[in-house]
Amino acid sequence: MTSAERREQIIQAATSVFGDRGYHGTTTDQVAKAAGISQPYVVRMFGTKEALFLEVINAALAMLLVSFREQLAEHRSSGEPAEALVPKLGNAFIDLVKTRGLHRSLMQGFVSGGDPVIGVAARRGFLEVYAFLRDEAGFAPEEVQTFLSYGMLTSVLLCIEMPSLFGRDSDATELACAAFGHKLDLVLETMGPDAASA
Amino acid sequence: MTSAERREQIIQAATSVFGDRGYHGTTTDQVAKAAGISQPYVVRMFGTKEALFLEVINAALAMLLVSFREQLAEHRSSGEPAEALVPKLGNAFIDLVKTRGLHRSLMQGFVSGGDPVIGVAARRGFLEVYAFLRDEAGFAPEEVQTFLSYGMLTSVLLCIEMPSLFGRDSDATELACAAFGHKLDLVLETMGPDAASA
DNA sequence: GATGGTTGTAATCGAATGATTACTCGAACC
DNA sequence: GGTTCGAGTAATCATTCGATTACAACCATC
Repeated sequence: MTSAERREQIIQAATSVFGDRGYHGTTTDQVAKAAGISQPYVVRMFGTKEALFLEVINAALAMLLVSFREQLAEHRSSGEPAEALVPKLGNAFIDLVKTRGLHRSLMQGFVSGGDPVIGVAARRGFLEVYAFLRDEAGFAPEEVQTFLSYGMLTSVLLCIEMPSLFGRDSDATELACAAFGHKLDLVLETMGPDAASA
Repeated sequence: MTSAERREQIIQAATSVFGDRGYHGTTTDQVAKAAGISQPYVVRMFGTKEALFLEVINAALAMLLVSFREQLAEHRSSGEPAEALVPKLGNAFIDLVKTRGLHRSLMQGFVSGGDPVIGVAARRGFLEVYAFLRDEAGFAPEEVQTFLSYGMLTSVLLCIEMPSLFGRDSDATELACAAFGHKLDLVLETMGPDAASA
């Protein structure tokens, strides 16, 4: 396998593991095992655990923005009214659960915002999404705030695995229905009560 | 000092440190130093680091609910219209920045939701707030969702220390103004560009 | 069939960390 | 004035983990 392919594979495995256990809670050996390789190789490929984590965060943000820009392009060529864009981007955001650990790794990056290195990347990444929504998607600042708010609730619900209580706690069920809407089935496939959890 | 006082002091110190560095990223020695005592005493007082973290999370949730119930009682006795309650609770939530690390420790608990022990506490705590807003405060489910969303955005912005860019990045400034409103000054006191970020 | 570059691993090291043990100090109490 | 008990610490232990080093296997290409 070429080192570029290996790199991609490690980042994917690391996204899942970092999403589950956070930056400090993840060992390079866990990432290595998830990628099916040896621990020293992970370290040598990225230099340090911190560098790997930054790559995971940046890759997640890049996927997010690619997905958003796709939706924006589709929307522009469809001639639909402006307000149809919001749910499209919202659905695209939830669709990212298909990339296991993406939302959760991003949140892990955000809560590590106190770290001098990770914090800079987290703030820059967050502001990049903010600027996209306002400047490219054309949202008003209050619309951006609202959109980001719902995104953060979605992400937190995924972090605490609220969907695992679906059908077993009425409040959790109600909240999951409200937050994930008609994307609920997709979410339950990954995080539902029956989903094999890792 | 009595052990009860010491306990309270350790929880306060731990809230600050766990908020900064997360569950796995925090050492019991850091908590001990922040509380001005020795590391073994921290461990013996709470048994394990995990037990201490759970106490921190539960104490934070308790403070949050006490504060919300105060606002609710005030609101009820004031005879103001129902919609005046939302900003009151929102302001009360931001006011909790006075308890250093509270928002951030809660978020650290949420992103550790994959942990078999912490996860249960995180989900239970989140649902407790949900139930309060819907059943005690009388919010409709969609109102609860919106309120929680804004709360999560607020918390994430605090986690990534976005206010530290206030006045130095125009997007960050705009976002902080929108998210913190007239509580901005209070937030900047703790997390602003000039605040000593101990 | 040597040579060199690339992919990959086994072995290991040093530092950090949660926890345990054994101890000190001081005050209340009989 | 000895004794007990709660508050608190110094010393230390066993693990864990990120990182380093040295080495093995493969595969071009001359």
